[in-house]
Amino acid sequence: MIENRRQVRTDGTGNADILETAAQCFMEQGFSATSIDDVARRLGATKGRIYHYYSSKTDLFFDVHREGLERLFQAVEPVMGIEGSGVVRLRAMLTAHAMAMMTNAAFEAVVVQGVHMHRMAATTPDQRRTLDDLIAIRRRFEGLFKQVLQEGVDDGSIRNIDISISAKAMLGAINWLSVWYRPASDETEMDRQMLAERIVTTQIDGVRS
Amino acid sequence: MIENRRQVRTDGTGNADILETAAQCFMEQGFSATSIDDVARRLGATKGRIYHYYSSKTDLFFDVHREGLERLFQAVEPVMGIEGSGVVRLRAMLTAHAMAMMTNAAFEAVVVQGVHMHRMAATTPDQRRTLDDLIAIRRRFEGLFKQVLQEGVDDGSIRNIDISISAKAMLGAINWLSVWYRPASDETEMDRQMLAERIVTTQIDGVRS
DNA sequence: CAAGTGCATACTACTGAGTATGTTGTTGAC
DNA sequence: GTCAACAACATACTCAGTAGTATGCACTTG
Repeated sequence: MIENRRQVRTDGTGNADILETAAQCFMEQGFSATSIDDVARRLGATKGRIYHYYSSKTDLFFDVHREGLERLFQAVEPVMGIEGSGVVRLRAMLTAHAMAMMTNAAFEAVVVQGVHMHRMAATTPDQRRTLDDLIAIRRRFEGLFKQVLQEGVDDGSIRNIDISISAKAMLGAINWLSVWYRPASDETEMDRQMLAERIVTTQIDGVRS
Repeated sequence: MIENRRQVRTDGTGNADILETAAQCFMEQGFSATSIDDVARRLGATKGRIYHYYSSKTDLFFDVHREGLERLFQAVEPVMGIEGSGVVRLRAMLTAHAMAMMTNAAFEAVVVQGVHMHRMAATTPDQRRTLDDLIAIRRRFEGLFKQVLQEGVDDGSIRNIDISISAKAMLGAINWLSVWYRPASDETEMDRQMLAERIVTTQIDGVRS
């Protein structure tokens, strides 16, 4: 477990705000186009505050990335163990994933950006390790879906397909939400739920027996 | 028709090289993280050459973007008019799209990046118009799929689904290729064809009657 | 041979990451 | 109750990188 946060505030008003604001900026402008001053300005603060908690812009990005991944796990893992055949559980997982993508749009946009950084020139060895760590976590996340896909094939509820490719395609359809989805101002939880169901239904019907 | 290229070389050795190299750089590092000097260095040249043809980095990016879109149209439009029901034509279009995403990985990665630039602070009014133009072209491209989806619903070969959402999900599954697909060194056209077929089959089975 | 093309070279002006240092509260030891 | 240490920032720098420009120079073309 590598720790890039210098400190974690106990009152939850410092670090969490930085993380949230950074996620917003990274979502809107991307990693490179976002300056630390941008984040600070939006926080109503200065660089000093950010560099007090994070030793570099990259570390800040990685921490947002990690938070985004954690939220995905928290959304998907609980529904993984529900009753039902493989296809039933897969549907619940995909729906939870889609909901998480919309609810935590900023953080998950950073996760998506992170995918492109695999080959990034992470300067320090520490950052390299952190990045590899994040990649491993994302692999584990993808693995959850592959596992349930396989269980579905085994119990006959899912067609005999190439699991690796199907997983990438299905997750792609959902992750693509971070590209085009922007919350409407008057949008309710129900609206998001409807949208998630529709996307997932199409994907599930594509693999169901 | 707004023209951002100052000149187009007739021998096809100047501009095309710049475009290709720029696409590579933009794919690997993204727009902001790519410097004009990066592109020039990779070309074995200097900034002078690039600024001779393009008046700004943004204009260069837009031209790569436009080329990427044109290649998508050239891949998809021809197969749109083949014989067959809606679902048959849709499958052919999606497959052509997937193949184009892999064959022109660099250019299409730029197209995907361009999606995020909708809200970009395009400085000059000229650039604003060019960007709006590109957005319109992309809308038209998405429209092709929606149209055939609708025709499929009408002729009964496709289930009665929400066309707009299904189109986004299906195209998302395919566009996601630009995130994870990297050509293997010993990869053949057949390998790509197989991959495309598998992704598309899952998507088609999700909407077929 | 004059005008323009196709670049390279050599600048400028600015942004932006990271640092060094100051300043104000807070906390715990005695 | 006080004082030293430290947390939580703000301020004021440095310096490398980078977009864009100005200019020079060989080579081609009408």
